[in-house]
Amino acid sequence: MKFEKYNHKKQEKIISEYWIKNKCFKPKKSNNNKKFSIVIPPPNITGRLHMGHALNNSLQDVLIRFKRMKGFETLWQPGTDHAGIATQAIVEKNLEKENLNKRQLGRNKFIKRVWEWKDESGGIILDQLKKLGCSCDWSRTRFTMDKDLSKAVIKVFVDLYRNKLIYKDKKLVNWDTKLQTAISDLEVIQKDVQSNLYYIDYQFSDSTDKITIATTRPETMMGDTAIAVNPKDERYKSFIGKNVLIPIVNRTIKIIADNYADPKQGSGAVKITPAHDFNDYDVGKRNKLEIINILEKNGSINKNGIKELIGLDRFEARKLLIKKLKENGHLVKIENIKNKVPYGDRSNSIIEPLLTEQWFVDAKKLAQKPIKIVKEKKTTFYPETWTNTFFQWMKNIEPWCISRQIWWGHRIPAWYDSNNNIFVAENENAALKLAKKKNKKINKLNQETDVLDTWFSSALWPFATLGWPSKTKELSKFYPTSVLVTGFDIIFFWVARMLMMGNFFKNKTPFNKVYVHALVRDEKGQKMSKSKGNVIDPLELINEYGADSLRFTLTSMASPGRDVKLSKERVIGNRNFVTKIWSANNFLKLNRCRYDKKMNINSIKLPINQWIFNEFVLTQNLVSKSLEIFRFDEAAKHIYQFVWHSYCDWYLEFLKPIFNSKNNSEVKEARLFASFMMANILKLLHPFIPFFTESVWKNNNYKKIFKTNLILSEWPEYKTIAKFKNNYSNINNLIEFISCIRSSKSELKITPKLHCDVHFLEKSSKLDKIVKNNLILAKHVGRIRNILKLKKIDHNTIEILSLKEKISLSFSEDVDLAPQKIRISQKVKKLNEQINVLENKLKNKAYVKNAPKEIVQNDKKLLKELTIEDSKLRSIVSSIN
RNA sequence: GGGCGUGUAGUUCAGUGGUAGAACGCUACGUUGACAUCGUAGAGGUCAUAAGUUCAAUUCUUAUCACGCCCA
Repeated sequence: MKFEKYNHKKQEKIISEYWIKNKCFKPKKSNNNKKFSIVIPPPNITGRLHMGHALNNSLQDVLIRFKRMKGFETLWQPGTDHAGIATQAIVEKNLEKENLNKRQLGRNKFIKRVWEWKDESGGIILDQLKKLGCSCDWSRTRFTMDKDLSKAVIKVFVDLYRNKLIYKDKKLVNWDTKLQTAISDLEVIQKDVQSNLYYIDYQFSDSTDKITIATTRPETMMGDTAIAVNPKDERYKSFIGKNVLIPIVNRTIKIIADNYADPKQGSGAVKITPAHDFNDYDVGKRNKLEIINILEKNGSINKNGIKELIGLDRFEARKLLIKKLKENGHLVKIENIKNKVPYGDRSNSIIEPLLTEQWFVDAKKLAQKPIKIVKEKKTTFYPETWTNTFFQWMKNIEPWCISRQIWWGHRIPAWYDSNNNIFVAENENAALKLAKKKNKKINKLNQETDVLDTWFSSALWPFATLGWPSKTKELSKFYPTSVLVTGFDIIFFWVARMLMMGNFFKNKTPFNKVYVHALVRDEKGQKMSKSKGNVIDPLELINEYGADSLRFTLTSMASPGRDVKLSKERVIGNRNFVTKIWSANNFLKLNRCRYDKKMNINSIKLPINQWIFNEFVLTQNLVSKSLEIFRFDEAAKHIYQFVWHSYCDWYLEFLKPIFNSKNNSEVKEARLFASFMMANILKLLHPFIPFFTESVWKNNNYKKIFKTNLILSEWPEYKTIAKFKNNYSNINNLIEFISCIRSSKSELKITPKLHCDVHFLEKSSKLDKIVKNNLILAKHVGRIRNILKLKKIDHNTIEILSLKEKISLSFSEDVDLAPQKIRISQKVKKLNEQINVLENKLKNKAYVKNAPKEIVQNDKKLLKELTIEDSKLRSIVSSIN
């Protein structure tokens, strides 16, 4: 009989629709009042599913499905992020194709265009998550620019402002000249590059002496307002307080003493440009230096620069300036060095520190509670080591620049009167009220044009998506969320900020646990990137091998603290696993195994049924335990091991002789129980490979007895049964006995097909009993012809040890015993090495005295056993001639 | 420079103060009625190096080397 192959494409579609139609992803009230919730890390609306998403969401879905089956009222809250800069960039690009730009359109029309784009293609990634099998409550899908979420954002802003935790300030910020907006320090990437270090002479105004400084950014000379030397630097002591002339620029500045100048760096003298360097800015503040900004917002030189360079881009200006310095003999030398240069993570252009007015969050204050919470383990990181990373950042946190000079995003709820007085309020009317308190004549205000950093709204995700600031049922039920599953790359961007906002506004930590997973890399351990061309598209893999294969691969490789090195071969391997279960299920069908009436497990009699049940309970416990502590890899490993090796390799093989027997009650029990076990296998596997398992569940009509589909079925929590213990160990021994016969045959180069006679040589053989009690199993699976009552001595009979008992195997074909003799002799040699080690160990008085008694006892017992084994093997060797 | 992490079979990785494990790959044999997307058997390891603690170290400590990440 030939069976159809499992068609993942067809089944995934059917099952997907089935779940949605039956509203399986919605929270269902539990009788035990236990709740479990996760908020999805909202993917950007500009995003397309990549391997990182696939891993991240597979893990979440495993947890959600696991807890749902365990009877928790479960919510997986989905949604997307508006991704300010990224989305704006895409829409601007689209405008370019129409020869338009956003300024021509104006703010309102432009934003309308963004919404149009969002409605069209902003949901693609959610559809892709559905293909992966994610069981989010899609009816609750939220978007960070939704009206409700905007309400939350405004309330948060206003409240923080009133608490003086948000303020406006003129500060040096990271300025992206390409996007023409400020960005936060987290969005700046320090890149290693080769640079020129220019040594430049500055001449004293009152003498011919010179002082040499070194810089990688010579154009900033135009904004120099001092030269700093270290007060302890003997070389320069006499220069402090003197004036020098900036070459070419011809402006006079003072030499000042400041510890910032490092005598060991370069020449030991350093030029100070407070408007264009963060360190210099601090030096400037300390020494009350003038601040001269030389850059326009697009990175060109402004009117503070020298005439010839005004309007030129800073890099053009640099070239020209160097040329001039060279011509005038001010340039001492150029050194090629490696240094770090700041780049914008979105624009990939060089970031300039620029003095501007921006809005800031007092992150230092907001960080205090989260630090405490994590210290008190009210939020715990898995793996724990991320706690360190978290603290390190939180304790050295800088003010968070939240204003962006773009249009797409939450517009800052601040209004200005004509004198630039600020009124922060929920809306314009409220702001106007505030203004009128100050000055009755005011009747018009202008709203702040800046929008908020995207991460500002993401920080509210765990409570804003549940309805906050309204007091919703969901909020009281599912906040704090149970666990956050995320990649380590956004611990600072997102996790830390959610902890700040959640603890401030809800006075409760937003999640009890944070599971931090690693990156997905290619098989060589390289980061996947388009430019390297090593990107594996999850959707391609899903299409080719099925979502289940991909999910099982990703979860089984998610070891803590290690990157996932993904290769196609792995996915193929796990596709084979799915196929294996498929064909095992076909075997059940073929043998008319149907779970069509409820089992009373206590009453099962067949030793192999008792055995597989015990094995299952052990596996079920290990899988549950592993999932509770986020050991997805261990959980997957245990179930793989059980399904393939216990259930398929041994149990199904043992079933065959039973199905061929005429013992009706045994056949009946076997059929029922085999199918019952399959149902439980499907349950254990469901969180990992949901489509396949639900499809087989449906196909096997398990619904009839379990009264439910698989996704909402009960997680197996069986207990071991004491009276099965004996048969459990017997079958384990039987398995070892059969393996031993197989190995012996293989070593003797006897074809496995050939049956043999067995005789038990020990007087009161334990094995003898076990084999006789399970005779048809042993005979069929072990390929045994007869159990001989009498000892046989001929040249086709060999003696071996199985479970430390001497037995003999007799064949009907000629057997070459010589290799056997060599093999056993080698075994004896190894055995004696081991015996030696043990003997020496036990001779050591310190060991016997200090080691725990059980260990010493164990060693003594082992030594005894090995000695017996040794003598038995020796007698076998001597009998071969 | 500061911090964190990793180094175990050919590869990817589990693991443990007291006999070193899995998956994949590899080798040999095999198509017997679930499965060749398979079965059976097997080979393969100074647990990076060195010192220390200990009766005992792959495991704990320290140093070194190599690699990776984060922060300056």
